[in-house]
Amino acid sequence: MFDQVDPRSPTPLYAQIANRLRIAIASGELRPTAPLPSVRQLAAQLRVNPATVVQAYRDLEDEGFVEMRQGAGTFVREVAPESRGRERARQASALVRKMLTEAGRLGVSIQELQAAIAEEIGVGTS
Amino acid sequence: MFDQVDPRSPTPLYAQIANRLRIAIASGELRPTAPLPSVRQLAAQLRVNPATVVQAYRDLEDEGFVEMRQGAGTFVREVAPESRGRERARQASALVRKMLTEAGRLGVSIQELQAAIAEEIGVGTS
DNA sequence: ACTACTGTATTACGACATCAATACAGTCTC
DNA sequence: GAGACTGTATTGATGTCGTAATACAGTAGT
Repeated sequence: MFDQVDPRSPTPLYAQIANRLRIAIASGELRPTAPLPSVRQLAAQLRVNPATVVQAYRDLEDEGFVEMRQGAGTFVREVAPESRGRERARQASALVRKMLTEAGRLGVSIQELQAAIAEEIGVGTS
Repeated sequence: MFDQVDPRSPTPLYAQIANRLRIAIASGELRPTAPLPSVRQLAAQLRVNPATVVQAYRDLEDEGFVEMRQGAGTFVREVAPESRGRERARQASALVRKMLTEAGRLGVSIQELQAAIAEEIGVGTS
């Protein structure tokens, strides 16, 4: 599932790992209850320190994607699709608010932002 | 114009200063060609090191908001409203792309994002 | 219970960002 | 051109983040 990771990237190693796993889980490639590779195993495979993998797993746990059980392993969390949808809606709102805050600081108006959204996403998307 | 700045805030001092000035300029409170307070003057007023103010001013200069002239002072830049609008449009696009990137990493779909945008901004805004 | 695997916690180190201190160089007014 | 103001450049102390090293604690199959 994993091939490599780039130490020279500005995105931290643990974030790269977490990102990959996040989309793997979100896309259904990794099914609920499925075990993730062990911390040491993945660390060896990526030639990275185990603690770095731990940090990635911990982030995913905080976000509700996985569950870490000491001595047993790390597993994709079983969640009702409904509550997962709600969670993603919450994250989406957080992202939008963050963008609005930054826009305010830069003096970018909501109208300009909406124009940019229409441009980047496409107007008639549904 | 300036009252205070919070050293305990997670946002760096120079960023706080730059933010305040940015919206002051963007809102027209500070007119083009108007002088900003001198580095030392503002530093003394905010009880901050002059170099911190310099960093804020330099950021604003990189963004095209102000112009620093050695020996003379720092002034709000005179720009054609048109090109300023284009600049803000560029920044708006950058903000949107950044949000889309993060959404992708979190496994949040564009649909969910659009729903959040409608919620936060309001659907029929124009 | 032993053994070999899991995750956990603590500590340390390097890189980088933030902020400060100080000396330097240009501009303006008189 | 003297003096008092501007911004500029260099250097260093401090804190935080990312990563690693190492020892600890729980789980599971035998």
